[in-house]
Amino acid sequence: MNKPSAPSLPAAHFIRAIVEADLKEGRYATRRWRGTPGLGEEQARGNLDTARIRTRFPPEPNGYLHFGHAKSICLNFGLARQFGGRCHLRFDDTNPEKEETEYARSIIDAVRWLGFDWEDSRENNLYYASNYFDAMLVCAEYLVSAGHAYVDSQSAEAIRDSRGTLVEPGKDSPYRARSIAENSALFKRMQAGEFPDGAHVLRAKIDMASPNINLRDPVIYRIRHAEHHNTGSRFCVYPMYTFAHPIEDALENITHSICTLEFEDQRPFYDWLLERLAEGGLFLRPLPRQYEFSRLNLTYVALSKRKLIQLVEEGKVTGWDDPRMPTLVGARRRGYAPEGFRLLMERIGVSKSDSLISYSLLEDCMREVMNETDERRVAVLDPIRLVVSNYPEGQSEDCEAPNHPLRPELGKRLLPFGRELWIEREDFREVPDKGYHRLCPGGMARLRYGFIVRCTGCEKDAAGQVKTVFCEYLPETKSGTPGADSVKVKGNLHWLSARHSQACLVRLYDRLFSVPNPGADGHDFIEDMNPNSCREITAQVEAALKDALPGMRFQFERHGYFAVDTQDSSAGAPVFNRAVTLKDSWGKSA
RNA sequence: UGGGGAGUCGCCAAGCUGGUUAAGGCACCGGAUUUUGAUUCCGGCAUUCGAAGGUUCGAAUCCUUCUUCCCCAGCCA
Repeated sequence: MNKPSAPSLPAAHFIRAIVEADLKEGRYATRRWRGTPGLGEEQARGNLDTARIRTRFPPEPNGYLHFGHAKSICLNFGLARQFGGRCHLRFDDTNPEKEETEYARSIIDAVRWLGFDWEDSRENNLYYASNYFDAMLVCAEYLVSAGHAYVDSQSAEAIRDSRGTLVEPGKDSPYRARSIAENSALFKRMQAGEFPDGAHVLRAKIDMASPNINLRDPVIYRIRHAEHHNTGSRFCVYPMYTFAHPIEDALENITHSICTLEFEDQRPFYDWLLERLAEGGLFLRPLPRQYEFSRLNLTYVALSKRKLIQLVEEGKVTGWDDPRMPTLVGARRRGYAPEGFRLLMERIGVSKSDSLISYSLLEDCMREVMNETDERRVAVLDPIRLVVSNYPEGQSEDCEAPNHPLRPELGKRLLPFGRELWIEREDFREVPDKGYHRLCPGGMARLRYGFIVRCTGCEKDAAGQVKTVFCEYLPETKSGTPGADSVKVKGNLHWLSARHSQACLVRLYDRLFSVPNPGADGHDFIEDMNPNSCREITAQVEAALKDALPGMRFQFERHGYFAVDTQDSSAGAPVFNRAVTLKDSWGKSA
């Protein structure tokens, strides 16, 4: 009945098209690779590169990865996987003042969690840009020696002032005409630590009148007397991103350097630099090429680093791994599945147009993979009593429930039935709406895996709240027996034996923000936070769930997917996080 | 007002070397199955491609003009 869904082909997108075309014309077929990053002549001594393409995911280790990074990870590692290439994990740690090793560890975890790796029997493609500082200096010195770079001794302010504006050209620095010998000597002295921070910078000599501001003699090296987490105090000059990144790519034999749209204006410099260095014999052709795609934006989510930091620092969430955070550590703790992220990224595609993806698409992808994988369990989140008045007191019997209706091989478990049960408050209405087919006085419904019951009434407390619902069961209708279908009902309710169930803490998460575009048109995004993004309740769950281990996830039938919290659970007392609800076409709006 | 990008169904997104009934997914709407109002299944869903002109037998695809949105003036990445 359930036909296996046709294996979906990877959707076409412009980057895949570029890779396919490059492969077809053999653009990268002659590249040599000695097994580790290095300058051109070192690579030349290596064998033909067995990786048909090389991509890279190059985070700066100064924060936690979020959903946006997941798109880049899936793209880069996915491309390598699809086309028989390799994807490098590279920490872009060129700024000594910002990076921390704790973040690097977390990034490694996140990428692995998403299902990707950078090691095989031959290579371990985990790199640190800071290990390339020597090579970068070689490149910089070549630029100086070739007259393509000069030492500027203006202040930062003066450099800014002479850069011009969007509509006016910049002015040449008074130091722009320094001789090669003087530049060379000064750059050496910069490296030797003879000058304080900010005294000089090294700039590429391109064109102060370029309409592309990035080409107006960009700063490529600055003096920074700071301790670097990897190189310590060995260096006091550090390369800027714009200079370092193309070199990192070239050293690693990257073929396709994929980044987000805001780097488009940087591409001319990327090419300018690598061309110069290739002319100087530092790198071999073919050179890596940069391509840009649009970053991920999601409704009801804030993804900017600034905003995420604010949420954490102001205590609006419990931390970076708060299950409501759009970080990968948060997603993992919440119970989101890595396969769901991969599915999402495949579905949204890759393009250059600014997009805003509905959060519900992400939720849908999560549901889709969890439906396949997660075992079913019963939990009554808002319990009221159901008394089966014609069932003998003190008696109980087992009902068989499959662990997964689509996967019988996952087996069954036994659910005890008895006279006193828990059911959901919302599964009983004294006065039913039209179309309601759960319990109401005189109405019948099935207690899933058990019996059909006829509701006989209810009892309320002083406040008018229903406390107990009464019913009579139809003994011949037990699930799995010949009489099971003797009575037809539409309602199908989950329930738990009051004597056997287990109380436990459940956190019902909802979106962190209550509007699609938090902080739109300038107002404080904090004002848009959803006050009900986390509701803690005490639910009744089936006894076996008591021993669920941190990280395990289940579908609570008719409710959604819940994961055992990795921080707040203890042995015998799991805390469940709701990752996502089941779709519900009755009552609720999506 | 300089430069670089992008505007195809509610949300994504193919197609853009001119000729297809304008892919596909999600959402949505029907209908069938269903002991999760879930899943699955089947069917429907852009005479129209930001706008206006033009070229052509024929244009989302070529040309012109206009328009909207995004990015760039860190010794951040």
